[in-house]
Amino acid sequence: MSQTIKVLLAEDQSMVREALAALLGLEDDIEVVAQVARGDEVLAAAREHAVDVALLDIEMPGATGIEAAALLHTELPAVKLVILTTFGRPGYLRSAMESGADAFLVKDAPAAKLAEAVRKVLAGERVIDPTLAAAALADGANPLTDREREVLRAAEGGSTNAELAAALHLSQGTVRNYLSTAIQKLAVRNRAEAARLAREKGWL
Amino acid sequence: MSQTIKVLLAEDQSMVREALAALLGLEDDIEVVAQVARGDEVLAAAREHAVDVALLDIEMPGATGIEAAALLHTELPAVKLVILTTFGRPGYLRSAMESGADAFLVKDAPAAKLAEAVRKVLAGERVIDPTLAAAALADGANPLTDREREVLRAAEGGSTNAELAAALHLSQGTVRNYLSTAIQKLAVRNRAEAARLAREKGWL
DNA sequence: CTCGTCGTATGACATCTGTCATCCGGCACT
DNA sequence: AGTGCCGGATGACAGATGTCATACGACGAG
Repeated sequence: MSQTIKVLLAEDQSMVREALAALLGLEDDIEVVAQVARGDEVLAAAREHAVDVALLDIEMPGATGIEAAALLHTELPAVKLVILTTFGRPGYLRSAMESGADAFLVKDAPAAKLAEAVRKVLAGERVIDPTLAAAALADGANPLTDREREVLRAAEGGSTNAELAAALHLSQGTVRNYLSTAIQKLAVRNRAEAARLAREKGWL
Repeated sequence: MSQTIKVLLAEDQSMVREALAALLGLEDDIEVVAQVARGDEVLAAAREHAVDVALLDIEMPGATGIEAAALLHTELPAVKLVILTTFGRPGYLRSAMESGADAFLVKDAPAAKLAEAVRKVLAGERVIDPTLAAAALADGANPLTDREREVLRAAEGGSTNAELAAALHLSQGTVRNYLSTAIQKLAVRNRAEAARLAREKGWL
């Protein structure tokens, strides 16, 4: 009785994207009507093909799946949003939910969960892994300020304080202060550990 | 006239693995007869199902796809080996080839390349991306010694020299010496950059 | 209007990191 | 027998990093 569900697939790795499309193509009530490889192509494609559900990977060039979700949520609020990601990072789940996502799946869940999630969000349900939800709640919100995040992100690659200062238009001392407070907030002992932990939590 | 090609799929992310299986299932001359999620389950499965081609992801628990390839190459030399990876790292390509792989594909290649590669390796051809091959040759071999690699790998997470020394049963000074020589060999300015570069090249 | 927080900055200090010279034993190649 | 590399170690030194106290203007919550 119902129409087939029109799905948009956003994922940058062609092989994975096309494989997921093949997988969803096996379901007779689901049709993948659009595929994009970049976050900044999501909105136009969703609009053009009048999709019911957008399936968004997080790590993408152009814009992240989370950013794309936020945009879709305000521009096309009827579109249901499923975030699909390699990394089950608590911070990702949190920001996905804040940007209006209806489902959050990790790629190491069984493939059957995917079609299931598509149907559930369309029925108005939300789909999230309870373990991950618990982790996200236990961690609390991202404790870093905007600047601390920026500096930490820039410091990940191993740049020196002088380079960071130049790149961010700050004094060297200020860079050190930000890194120092970030290190304390995260309860670690140096910038590398701070970066690792923040990355792992999905806070960068 | 020929039988269907029996393929083993090794990939840890269920959703991706099953999606790839769906993709290959669309080809009538190819049949996925076995799926595993760990590197150390590859050999047994390949043996049990008498597969023609093994499709191996690199990043897997238990053993990497490269290690699995090396094992298959000596134990079941008739099995053709296709390495499939997210990261087109020159060092990965080099070690894949050294361990007897017949094809090396990155996941952001078009999906059609996958079935194509399976058929080609079975016909005795080798399949590698020319750009990546050039990069691998240009980079030369891994310049790091075993110990340098170990120390660098351990240092990635941000551990201090004292922790590294304890973990590796070395003196602090020796740890610093290894890191120092690694830093010089890689022509970078600190351990973080050294780790980043070595990781990117596939040398860790 | 005041308090707290953020962004920014400085200076002083202690510790960690990276470099260098030098040493030893083992092992492979010539 | 000698040369060179690897694993391992020490000590000294310079420079980078992390901590702390302190300061100021902007801004939002109360």
